[in-house]
Amino acid sequence: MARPKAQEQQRKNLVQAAMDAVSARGLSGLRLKDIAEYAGLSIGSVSYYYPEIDDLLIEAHHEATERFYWNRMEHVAQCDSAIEAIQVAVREGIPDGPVTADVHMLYELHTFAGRSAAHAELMTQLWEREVSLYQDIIERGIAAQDFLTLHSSRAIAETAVALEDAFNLHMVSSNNSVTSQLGRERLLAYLNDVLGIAE
Amino acid sequence: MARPKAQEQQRKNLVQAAMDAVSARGLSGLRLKDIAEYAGLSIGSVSYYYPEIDDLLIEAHHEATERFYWNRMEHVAQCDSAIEAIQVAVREGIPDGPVTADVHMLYELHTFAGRSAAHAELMTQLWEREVSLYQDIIERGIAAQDFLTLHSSRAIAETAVALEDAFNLHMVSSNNSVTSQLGRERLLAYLNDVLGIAE
DNA sequence: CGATTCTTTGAAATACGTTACAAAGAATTA
DNA sequence: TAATTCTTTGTAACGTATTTCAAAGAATCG
Repeated sequence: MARPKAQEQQRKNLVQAAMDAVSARGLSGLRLKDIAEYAGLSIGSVSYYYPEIDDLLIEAHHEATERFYWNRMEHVAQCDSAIEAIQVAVREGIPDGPVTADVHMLYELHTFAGRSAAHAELMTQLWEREVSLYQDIIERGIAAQDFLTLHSSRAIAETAVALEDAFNLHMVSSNNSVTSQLGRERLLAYLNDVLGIAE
Repeated sequence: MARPKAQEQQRKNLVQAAMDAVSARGLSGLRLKDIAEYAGLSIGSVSYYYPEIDDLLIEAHHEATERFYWNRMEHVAQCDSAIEAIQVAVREGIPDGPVTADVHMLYELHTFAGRSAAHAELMTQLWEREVSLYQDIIERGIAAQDFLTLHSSRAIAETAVALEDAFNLHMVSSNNSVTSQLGRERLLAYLNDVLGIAE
């Protein structure tokens, strides 16, 4: 027995570096060198921890979904009412200002997922979780008689998550006609209508 | 004077090949070789027509947006009523079955656009056109008293296009919880609600 | 300190893709 | 047919990114 393994720190470091690198260069332009630089390590060290870069990308994808979901979950859970929770969910679902590296990476990975079962599964899981998050809020609001709707909570939740994704995607695409403010307005207008919330 | 230039045919061939190649391999894995194979040419010939592959990608992007838009435009124009036009727009906006190469490429290019002004402009232009397409149908329906709504036609159109994009994106991502049928249902439900169409 | 194991590095070997280009092939006109 | 120009190909030269690995550095224990 001698020096013990302590790889957790560097692995976390590398996961964040992968997010930064993908966000900055895109999946197309991604190089080992970029990840190494963001991590403050040499290329050799990156290979030491992740001989297969795909494994690192999958871990980074996993981490990004966890962060995105739990962060919102936490904030939503702290709300006193469903009406407030909806507003918080929307605000965090379509972030303001420059998109953070983890969120940016999620959109970079969308098309990649079509060619990788592992990424596709993570995509599906995140979708399901986000739908559940909205669905829970909606049902809470219905129970409290804050909301009144003719549609299933599931259908409304799916539509809301789809709207979030589209507006975030267009932000990542530098679509000049779309801003986070516009996206939030459209999403809130939809929810107000369909949930019978007075404006 | 001798052999005349006749590059149109091969250029079109290469544009289609680029769509197929991007659709099959993604932007990340794209190689000159792939484009050459889909075009039935050698790598040298691809370079002969497009010394810069970026130029080919921009042309392919341009062509994809033209096809996608004009094809819908044509079908929508043939409809007798706004109600029918809405249904046609939705059916063509969220295509059934496996996504065609041109549509698939459009989604591959979304994140790429964030790093290329030329692609970003094409993205913005397609968004604007699609919004206009919906907006025109909506105003036609309002004029004919088929639709009744409290929102601006522009806001509704933006929301509709966003929903299309999101569901198509998730189809491209192999999200197992999303099908084209689901996407159409959600989009139609939204439009029925907001336009006051009886179901 | 000395032995052991983990970590990091840089460089060599390797793999892969693009660019440049000479040469052959094809179409057109005189 | 000969001359001319366009088209296509294959390959050599080149550039760049990944893989491999030996060696040095760092941490821990006896």
